[in-house]
Amino acid sequence: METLNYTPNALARSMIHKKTFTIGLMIPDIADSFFSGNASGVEEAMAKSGHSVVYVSTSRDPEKEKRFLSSAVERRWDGLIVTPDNMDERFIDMLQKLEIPVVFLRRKPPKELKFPFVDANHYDGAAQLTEHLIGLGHRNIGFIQLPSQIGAERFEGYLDTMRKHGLLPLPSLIAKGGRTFADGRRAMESLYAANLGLTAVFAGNDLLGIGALEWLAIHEIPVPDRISVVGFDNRDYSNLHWIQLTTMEQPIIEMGRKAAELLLQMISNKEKYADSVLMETRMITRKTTKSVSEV
Amino acid sequence: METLNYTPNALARSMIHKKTFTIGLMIPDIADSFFSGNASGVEEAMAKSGHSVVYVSTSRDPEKEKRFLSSAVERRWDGLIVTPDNMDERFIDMLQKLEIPVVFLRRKPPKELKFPFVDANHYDGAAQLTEHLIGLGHRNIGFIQLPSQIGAERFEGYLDTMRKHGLLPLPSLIAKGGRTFADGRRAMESLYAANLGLTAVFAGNDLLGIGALEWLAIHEIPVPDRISVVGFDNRDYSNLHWIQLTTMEQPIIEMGRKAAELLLQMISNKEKYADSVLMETRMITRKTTKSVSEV
DNA sequence: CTGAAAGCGCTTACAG
DNA sequence: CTGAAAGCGCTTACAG
Repeated sequence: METLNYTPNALARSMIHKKTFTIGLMIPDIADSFFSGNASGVEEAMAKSGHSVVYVSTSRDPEKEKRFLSSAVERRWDGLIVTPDNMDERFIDMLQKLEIPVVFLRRKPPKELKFPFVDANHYDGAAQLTEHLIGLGHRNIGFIQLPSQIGAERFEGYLDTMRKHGLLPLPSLIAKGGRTFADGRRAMESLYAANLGLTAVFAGNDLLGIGALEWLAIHEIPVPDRISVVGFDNRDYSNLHWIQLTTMEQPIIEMGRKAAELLLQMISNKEKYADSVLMETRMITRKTTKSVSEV
Repeated sequence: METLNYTPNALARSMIHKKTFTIGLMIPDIADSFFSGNASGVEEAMAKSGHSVVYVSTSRDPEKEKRFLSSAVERRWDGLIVTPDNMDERFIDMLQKLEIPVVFLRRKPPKELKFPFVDANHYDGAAQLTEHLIGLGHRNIGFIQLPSQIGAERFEGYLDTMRKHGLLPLPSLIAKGGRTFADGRRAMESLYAANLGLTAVFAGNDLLGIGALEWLAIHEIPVPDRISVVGFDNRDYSNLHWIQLTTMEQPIIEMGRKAAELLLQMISNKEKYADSVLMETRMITRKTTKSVSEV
């Protein structure tokens, strides 16, 4: 004779089954549309299988990253999806002692850890974009660096492809970028000043690429007639009338979903490792690239 | 003599204290930068006080919204922050039966419910923007509607201000918008076709406003010389070189933080109601508005 | 097949 | 002050 709106206590049940049907998602910044896109995919897949997802937005703070791991064990979460930025010794150690499955999202785990990861193939994507530019006849192709592991992979793809074509880029062709439009403007300015024969610029991401386009527009340097520009990410505003940036699309939501599926599978099979997945990107050719011979 | 890495079981503790130190966050779409901005503020404030936050991205699905409430009671969350889109009878009924505090974020609760809410003052913001336009000498000011409760509040602010100045806007000055740049383009086209004397357009949000600017740019109609445009939200790309949109800034992250603080206070005081908070917006005047007398 | 007991891992109130 | 018992709300294994 219970009251009518009785609902079972999931906590009591969890204690017995030793399963909380809760997973933890650690990301640098939930307000960044990339990570929130990932989070959307994660939540979608987890909700389908009745799992709750707790997110922690670390702001890249090493302490908060570690606190996340402590919460995970205290609260007995069933698994973790992580995008860490500070993989110091203690963090790695904590991760190693975990007894639950972990998948890395948009980060590769350090060699000590054999966790699977899910990421886009930044190297290949950057190589394709570079091939595109070289195929258009460009030789002096500048690069605006994105300061992150992902940025480094894209840079490698660019470098290797340049070398493959015998184009050993001079240091003056490489500019440090950042995370804002303004960083793109500054980098474009320095590339333009340092390279007389510059005909194309590969920006580490769309933000930087759009910043570069801004600087070129302000200085009335025609794109793509004088300079071609490519970005990476395909932000929703990269297709605006004034921008029309040639770029590489990544399956953002799909990556989150994939990471969730991997984790779910590891949880149900009670295994700590699984195969990583590298997802392909897709080139979108718009109006910021043009054959150099037509100049 | 336990093994060295012993960690207390938070579940067992929760059962005794009847507190899970977990709150639920229900939002329409975590991939939308507005909601993810809110989520960032919520997480920040909750993490400080040792609370975990579970997010559910509903995609505006009525069933998923209800499932969220079921999870809340089964899993014994301590409180809820919700942004619901389908407040039907059953949803309201479930909310009423809840025994935990709830705060509404960016939505006003229906009259049956006395929960507090946190929102920006859309009405006032829209009124200010309209005053700005009227002060610049504009009379024929079109409006592009944003289809949501928030959009309706902005529309009211516009309407009341127009009326206050004896400007009863004709139906042809009102266009239906949507949620994308393309909707803004379409709405701008219809406003332009239907109003010969149109000199200004108030777009329900920046997305719509930028869409309008795109259409005007494509048709080489000078902004602000021929037509002034204002938006609402201040997206990060609204300040790009080609856009420079006059708009209203909302304290997005701050709103999430405020909602979290309200909820925390309700939880610790064990009360189900509290005072709502309406946050002020801030006008940012850029280059899409100009005095009509200068035309 | 039904029903009481034991146990998940803690905390709290109480007895010694 | 220390230590064993009871209890949070369930499930599972076992006795009747």
